[in-house]
Amino acid sequence: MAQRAKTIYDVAQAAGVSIATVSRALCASPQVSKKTAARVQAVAAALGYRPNPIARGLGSGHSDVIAVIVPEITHPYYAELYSAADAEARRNGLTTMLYCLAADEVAVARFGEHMTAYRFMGALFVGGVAEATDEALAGMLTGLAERMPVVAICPPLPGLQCICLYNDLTSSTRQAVRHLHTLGHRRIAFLGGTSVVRTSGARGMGFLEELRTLDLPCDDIYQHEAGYTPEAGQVALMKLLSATPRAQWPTAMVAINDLVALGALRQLRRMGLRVPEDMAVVGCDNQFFSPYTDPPLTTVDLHPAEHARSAIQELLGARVTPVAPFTLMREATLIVRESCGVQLGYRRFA
Amino acid sequence: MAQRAKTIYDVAQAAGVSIATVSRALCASPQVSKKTAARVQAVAAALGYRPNPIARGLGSGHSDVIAVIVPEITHPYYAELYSAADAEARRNGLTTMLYCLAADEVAVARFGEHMTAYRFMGALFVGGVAEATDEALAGMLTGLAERMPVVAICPPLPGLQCICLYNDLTSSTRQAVRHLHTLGHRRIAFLGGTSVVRTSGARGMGFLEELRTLDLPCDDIYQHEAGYTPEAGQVALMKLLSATPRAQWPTAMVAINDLVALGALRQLRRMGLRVPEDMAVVGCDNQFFSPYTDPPLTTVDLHPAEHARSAIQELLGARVTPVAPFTLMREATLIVRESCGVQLGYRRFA
DNA sequence: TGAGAAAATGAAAGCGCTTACAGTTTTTTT
DNA sequence: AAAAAAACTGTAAGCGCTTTCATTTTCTCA
Repeated sequence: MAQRAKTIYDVAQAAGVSIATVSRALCASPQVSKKTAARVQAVAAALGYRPNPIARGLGSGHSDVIAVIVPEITHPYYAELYSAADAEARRNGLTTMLYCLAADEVAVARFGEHMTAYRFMGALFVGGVAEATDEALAGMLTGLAERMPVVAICPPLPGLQCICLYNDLTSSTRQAVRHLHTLGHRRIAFLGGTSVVRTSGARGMGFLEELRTLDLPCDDIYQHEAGYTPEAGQVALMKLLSATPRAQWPTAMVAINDLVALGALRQLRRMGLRVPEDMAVVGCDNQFFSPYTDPPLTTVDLHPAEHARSAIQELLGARVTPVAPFTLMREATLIVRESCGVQLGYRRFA
Repeated sequence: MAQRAKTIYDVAQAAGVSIATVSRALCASPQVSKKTAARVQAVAAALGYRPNPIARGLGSGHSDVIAVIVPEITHPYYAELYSAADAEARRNGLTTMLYCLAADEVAVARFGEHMTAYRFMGALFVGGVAEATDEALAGMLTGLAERMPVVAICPPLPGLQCICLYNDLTSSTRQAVRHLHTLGHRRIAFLGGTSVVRTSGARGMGFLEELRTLDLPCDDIYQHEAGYTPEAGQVALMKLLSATPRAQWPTAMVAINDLVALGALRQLRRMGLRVPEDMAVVGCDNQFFSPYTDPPLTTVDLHPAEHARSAIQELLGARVTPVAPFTLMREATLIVRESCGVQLGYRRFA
């Protein structure tokens, strides 16, 4: 069995000073002479002493860990975001702790306990998918923000009192629709997520708005269903096409995310339809597999990693001066690939 | 500002008992009378008291958190594994803490600190991709195992002193090759990961072995390269085909994982080759996107979620009786989809 | 060179909890 | 009903560190 880990007492004894001095020496406190500091550090190193961050937090009341809260980590978007946040935190000497709250209430309760116990130096909340009501969410975040600096990467919530980084999701689908319109499409469908009417269904809203702006038909030709998975995409597409007389089929569709688009692509293939010739498809999120679908998927990049980095930087800044809440919108970028074809003289690659 | 969180002292005072009694009441200790226990619990609930797990760990010397160590979370395989482990842990009243160690040494160092500080009740180590040498890995794990129960989900390492759950990766590629052979393929290529020779390159080994067993040609026709990404797959395939005279092209290929297979599928399409008619493709890992590639990818399922659940259960068991190290191999399952075609009278779906 | 200021150090009180150990009630036994 | 046993509760010592405050040492300048 490995022997008990060295404590500050071991170092103090070995160096012939008090534990207070050791503590100061190791925290680069200005209250200790250069000479002793150096000696203590040497002794600590020699002993292989590693300060215990838990005890440190208990004692000082604050730690260097940032809580990162996402709905679930199996979703590539959140994984990418978390990973970027963790990397940026590490680059700045901080640690990250992951919480996946979509799982169930137990997970949420657990986070509640940790929230007060772990003395987080800040929290990064990542939302986006509609979980809980907007009000409940805003309330929870505001509560969190009373205890520590908080940055939220999610659509701005009314009454939200913390830094909020977001993408105009309305604009992301709007861009997609506009692009399709430019290419000559007039009947465009929407595939995805819960109700289009809710505030959080921004992607659906943007879709509708742009349809109206461009004076395109916006009957029930678009199919809305719950879920953000390939399965959902597949089912939705099937329903959409079987419910519509062939003559009125859309010539293009915008999916709420790349996962749904992936399912749709598959189903289109099953039904013998060609993409983009028979149906143009645009996704959203620019996930790792999007360049490799067949054909490669036109999509919208929300730059999650950049959001993550900004968030960590803000939290870092909040350590010195309290953060004044603000809202920053990052422009989404349309990534044109082959799934939506091109306007004139389009020819499939190879 | 939210007021200070309630402590055990607040509860003690409100209930008119000592903090020791509160502690016992809240830990369902048999040393407290039913009556006081109930009263204390009521008071605690009324006050909205939440025990501080950190302090609890400091005091008792152990916590209910399991450290889960993976190389990186953006890889869908690890995300799925972690997610399953977390869910199972939660179902059993435990918490999970994620460490991604492939990032850099800072991350490793951080884990080292936490390892002694957080009083983990156990650790779940997930390896698989070759990082560090086998010896270093075995050493680290054995060290870990001296401090807490450890379950490793990775190929069995020589000298490893902990529970080890794994898949016979040799067999996974072997199954793939055998299947392709059954379908009539004779020239089969391998696309993937670092050197085939290393122990950890089990997938490559299995591939080679089966080739020999079946008396199939195993020249340098298989291309080995570093990396497990779609990009790598794309590049590898390109190299493979351009380096080989068309007459000797393989008719089938086994990719080291689904990501690589995804890249290969794309490149095949680019080159105008049909799958599976011109080239059968088999992947490995059965990831979420595999049923949605075009054509759907034949692959091998390693049942990561089941591994994760077993691991948590073992750790749970280790809490009562120390775990005797053992090794458990879980059979990988070949998932046949359309990317490898069928033997006779094959016709593409729809 | 000595008084006062500045710098360095140490003692000790937390941080919020668990857990021997000791002390106090009950309960059981005879 | 008194003594012994059992059940409960409280006291206090940690767990490993930070930090305030008091104390000691060193430095500064007359």
